Amino acid sequence: MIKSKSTSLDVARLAGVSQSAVSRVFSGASASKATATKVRKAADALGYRPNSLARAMITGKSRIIGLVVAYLDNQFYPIALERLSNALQAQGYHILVFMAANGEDTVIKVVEELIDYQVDGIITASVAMSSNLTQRCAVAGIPVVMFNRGQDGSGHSSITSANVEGGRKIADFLVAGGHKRIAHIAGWEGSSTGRDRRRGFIDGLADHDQRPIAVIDGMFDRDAACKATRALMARPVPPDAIFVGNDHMAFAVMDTLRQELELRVPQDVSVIGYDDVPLAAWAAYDLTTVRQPVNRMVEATIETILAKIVDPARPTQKIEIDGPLIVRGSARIPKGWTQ
Amino acid sequence: MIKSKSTSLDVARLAGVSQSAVSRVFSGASASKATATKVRKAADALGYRPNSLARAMITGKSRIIGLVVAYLDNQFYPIALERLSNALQAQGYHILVFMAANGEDTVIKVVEELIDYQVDGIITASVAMSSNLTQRCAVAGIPVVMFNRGQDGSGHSSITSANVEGGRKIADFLVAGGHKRIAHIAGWEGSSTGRDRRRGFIDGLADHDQRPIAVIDGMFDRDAACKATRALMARPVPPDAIFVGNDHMAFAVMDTLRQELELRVPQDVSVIGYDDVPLAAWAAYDLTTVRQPVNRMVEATIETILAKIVDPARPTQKIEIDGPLIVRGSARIPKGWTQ
DNA sequence: CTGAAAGCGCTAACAC
DNA sequence: GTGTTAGCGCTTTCAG
Repeated sequence: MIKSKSTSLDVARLAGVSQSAVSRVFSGASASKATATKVRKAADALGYRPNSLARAMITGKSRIIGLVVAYLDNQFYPIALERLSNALQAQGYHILVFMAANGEDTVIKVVEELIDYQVDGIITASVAMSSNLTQRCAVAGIPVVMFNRGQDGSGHSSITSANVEGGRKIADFLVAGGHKRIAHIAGWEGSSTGRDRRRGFIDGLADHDQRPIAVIDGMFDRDAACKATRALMARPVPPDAIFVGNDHMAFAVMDTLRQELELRVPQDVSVIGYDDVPLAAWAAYDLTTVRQPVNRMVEATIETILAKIVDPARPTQKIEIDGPLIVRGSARIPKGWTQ
Repeated sequence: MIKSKSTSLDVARLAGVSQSAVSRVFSGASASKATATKVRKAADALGYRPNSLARAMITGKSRIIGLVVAYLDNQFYPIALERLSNALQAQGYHILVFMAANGEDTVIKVVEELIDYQVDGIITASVAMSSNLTQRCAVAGIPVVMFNRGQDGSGHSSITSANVEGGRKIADFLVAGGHKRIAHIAGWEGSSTGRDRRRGFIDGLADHDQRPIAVIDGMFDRDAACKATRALMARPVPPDAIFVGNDHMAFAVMDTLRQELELRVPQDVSVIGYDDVPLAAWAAYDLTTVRQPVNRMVEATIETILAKIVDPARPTQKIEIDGPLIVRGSARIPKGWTQ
């Protein structure tokens, strides 16, 4: 029966070897089969496990990745977190989570604490970083990769889906569907994702000689999206289609349309979202949307950050991953639409 | 312009004091106003911040709490995680997240790694711990609190909602609504929450001289719940009401009922869930359910674990928090129902 | 109140 | 291969 925490020295004494021999066995350095067995046996007897903190201090590698995330109510993020955590775990890394409801101050505080913990890298999900902060991370030698948000000139790597393209795909689809009065409840104007989707969408409409009858910033927020929907439908000439900047808001738009305004989707109004979170596929919404390929985005994120941890000189990358339009039942399907 | 990471010794030299003086200033120990100012100034100039890992090693307190969670697709958990993280951050603690898809092996591995990181405490969300593991945590002196899951004789504290009572409330409501053929798609049989809700429900029905026409284990899983729904409705005498073990499954049940079987809820079948996740309130589902008061559960969890960190001798607690039945539109409302 | 000195538990040269 | 010897950056006695 094991009584209390033991150290490598305890193990060394029991095994009759030096303390460094124990260290070697556990850190995978060279050791003869004979000592390895002795050490393992002694360690098991004592319930010994190496102290990660001490190891981190010496090696300068904590094997902790800091994750800064703004909110978890949009299903896209918990899913990403789950995948990120699983993949990182498989590589022997762990995630220290920080919530940073958008607000420069919180982010600063959070990143400082992350630096204090000597994290090997930082992943930010839908959070922007000031250049001052960027500078701090650089000084601390901590690579940063931004997940689902780009920031030009930030000096950080970023992984996003092809948002501009995505916006275009939606414009094409809606126009092909014969819609003439198209509106857009956009993602937050302060985010690259929101801006890029909007830009692609407007450019795409322009290619067909159309322009949106209205564009409202939905702030990636449910309530704002509901309000925007009401405003849109109260216009003298209401839209016959709405592209909503992400699925999370699109659900709110559909709820408002169907429940409050008693309109049918897509017969009265077509609705399209962005993300393809699991909920979009559920029968209650059956939402047409552009898929952000979470798995591939997560893979790219991990690859990028781990590469930069191993080789800090590695240049910054901006990776964009293309995602398909997923056609479901919330928007009118153009005649003869195949792809 | 700051060039690279600096240590307390660098600060000490620049400030013209001893290294221990610097330590005192940053750890809040006694120091004269004069030295404090000198030290602060030098630290700012160098961009110095104390190394949390080194501090943790000395003090034996990492201020890291390990969180073990099985899945994040049920909205209840990300919300809890968000709240937990926020509250802990406010107290100067941080969360190291581990995913442990149910499976004893993963949990063991994960908890071992948590111990290696010298976490101050462990919170498990919907994850069970073997007595062997419990023993290990005890040896390492790490308090464990189980969130949303109880485990008798585990020696750990647990925070749950009043699941037995909740099950009863649902039975009362359904019977009052005049239902005569009530079925139950239960939460996973291997979980205390699933079992308690079922037991309360069955006991509650018995008080009205009824018994469920069928009980199927839905495993807290969407697909299993869909399958169970089909099986239930294919019976010669299908149910007129279904109590589903949590909201996450209830959504699947409603999707299957309405879309696939073309039945109306609640006119053809009443559906009741458990948890009251945000989605339950959205118009598309408008689900009647029992609320698990996340905020209060989180508060209790944090209070319990912090208290045990400060005073390890503190006795184990099993806290149950009562939650109300939230009446919405997915189940027939009994005539004259007030409360 | 402050500095000197002794480690926390471990890894990483360095000789043998 | 293996033991010996230095520390990693900090907190904490212990004198003064």
